[in-house]
Order: sequence, then C-alpha cells, then structure tokens
Amino acid sequence: MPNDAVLKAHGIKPSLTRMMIFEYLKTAQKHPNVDEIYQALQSRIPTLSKTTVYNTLHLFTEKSIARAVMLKDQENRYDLAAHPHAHFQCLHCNEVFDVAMMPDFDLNQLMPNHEIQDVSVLISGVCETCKAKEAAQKSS
Amino acid sequence: MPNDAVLKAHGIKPSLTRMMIFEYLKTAQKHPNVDEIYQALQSRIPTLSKTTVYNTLHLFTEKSIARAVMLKDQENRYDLAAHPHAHFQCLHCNEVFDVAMMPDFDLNQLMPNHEIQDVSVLISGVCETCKAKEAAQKSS
DNA sequence: ACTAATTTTGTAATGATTACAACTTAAAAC
DNA sequence: GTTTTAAGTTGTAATCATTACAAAATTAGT
Repeated sequence: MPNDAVLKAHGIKPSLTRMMIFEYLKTAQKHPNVDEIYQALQSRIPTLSKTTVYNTLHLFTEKSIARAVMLKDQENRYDLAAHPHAHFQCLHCNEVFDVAMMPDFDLNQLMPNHEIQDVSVLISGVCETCKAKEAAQKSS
Repeated sequence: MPNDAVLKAHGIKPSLTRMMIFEYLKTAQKHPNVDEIYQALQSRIPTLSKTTVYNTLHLFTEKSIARAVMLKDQENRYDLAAHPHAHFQCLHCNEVFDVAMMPDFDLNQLMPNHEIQDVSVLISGVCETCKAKEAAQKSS
C-alpha cells in the first residue's frame, strides 16, 4: 500500500510533510527521536520546523500509525506501530533493537475488567556485539 | 529484614535520609515521582533538597533496590525492585497499578547471545473504575 | 581534635516538550 | 476564479524534569 493510502486509511490528510515523516519512520533502520527526524529531513524540507515534527508524531500516535517507545534515556523515540514487537536496549552502546515478539500473555485473564489498549515491553541488558568486545578485551 | 540491613546488604551506607526515602518507597501505596517523595519528606527532613532525592534514587537504582518505571507521562516514577511485576496505566484517570506478574518469556531462546538484565512491561488501557463510570454515564 | 572521605545542599544550566499566535497553504463556497 | 474558511506549518517563548557543579555539612578514621 502506498504511503498516502496508509495515511488516508487512518484518517490523516497526506500532506507532503506528513508523507516524508512517515517515509522516514518506515525506512530508517533505527528508532529516531524528534531531533533525528528533524535533522534528517531539513535538507529536503528547508522550512521544516521542530514543532511540525512534534505535531505530526502526536497525530501519528493518536491515529495509531506510530507509537512512542519508552526508553531509559527519557527521550521519546518513535517507530511504526505496524507489527507489535518488544525493544531491547543495550546498556553499554545504547543501541535499540527490535525483538520479534513476546508470546501473548493472557492479560485478559489477569485483569478481567480492564480494557487493554497497548502493551510495551522494554528489555535491557548487554547486546551481542558489546559482549563479544568485552570477551575479546579480557582474553587479550 | 530491617531497612538499614537491606541498604547495607546492597552496599549502601544507611544514612538517615536514605533510610527515610527507602521507607517511603516501601510504604507508599503508589509510584511516586521525585517531587512527590520530596514533598512527602520535607516536613520530616526540613533541610531536604531535591538533588538529594535524585542522588538517592540514582544510587538505589544503581544498587538494584529500586528501579525507574517507564510511563507515558515522561516523568520518572520509582518503585522498589523487590518483586518483579508489570505496570498498568489507565489512560483516563492516569492511575498506575501493579499487575501480578507476566509469565516468563523464553527470552534467552529469542536472543541467545544477549545478556538480559531487566524486562519492563507497561500495559495501558482503561481501568475497571473508569470503565464502570463510563457505563454508568451511558445508561443514565 | 584533625584530616579525609562521604553525604547533602542550593543555584544555575541543559534540553525535551508544549503553548500559542502568526503565517501559509489548500479546500469549499459562491 | 476570487473570496472565504479551514487545515497545516512555523517560530518564539515558556515550562519543567533532570543534571552539573561546587560549597557546606556531616561522618569516619587516625
């Protein structure tokens, strides 16, 4: 489905700015924060303002095509809400990776009378790469 | 185990201030943020500074007797790390509840070469009370 | 007591986020 | 195809949690 169709399908008028922010979220191989999105698109949209990035992300979040990722650095990062997944944040290099998906917990049984809208899972630890580096240093 | 013993066991010198912040975290039936802790203890520790609260919570987090709860309001809240549990935040009244515990995912199988230190689960939706209120309003 | 180390404090800086009003662009009405 | 209205975008200033940092106070070791 082309980008404008995705936006329209969620009740968002596909302005050029919105399309480009959406496209960036879709193709960027990371979990960008507001400033990263702003910096990345500034060259192509010279009049872009940070407020617009905030506005657009709030809109995307509200319309459920993006969601805020809660991380320890206390700065919102965003990714597309398309496929539910967990996040792994390395405490050494600070990189964030997607984790395929958690098995579905039987939340409705745990909390029968609550309406569950979203589940965020953040796993933290040390990533493969950092572990390898540490091991290499120790043995040298 | 008395509070000072808990602190000592984690390598923290049990100063009066630290004991009182620990005690507050233990007994408060909520997930206080820094300001709430500060306000609550100010009457008993008149010279208390907010920086001290920040310092102490960082220390507690580092020594693993407390942990930062990641919530959508973008303001750190803390609870004791004692028994692992998930959090439920109501999107209407903003209240936060503990959820017994998630079944343990087989994370090590999902991410074989990573070292997992912590898993945070945040569930959001509408709580029992808010749902009941809504239902009552509709039927009136 | 004396010195050194630790703990606590207050003020100032940082930096993400929001408020808000002006401006610009696009759509609708005529 | 103007005019009117609504929607989208922008820039500046304010807010507020958090951090940096250095001084002051307290505690522990000698």
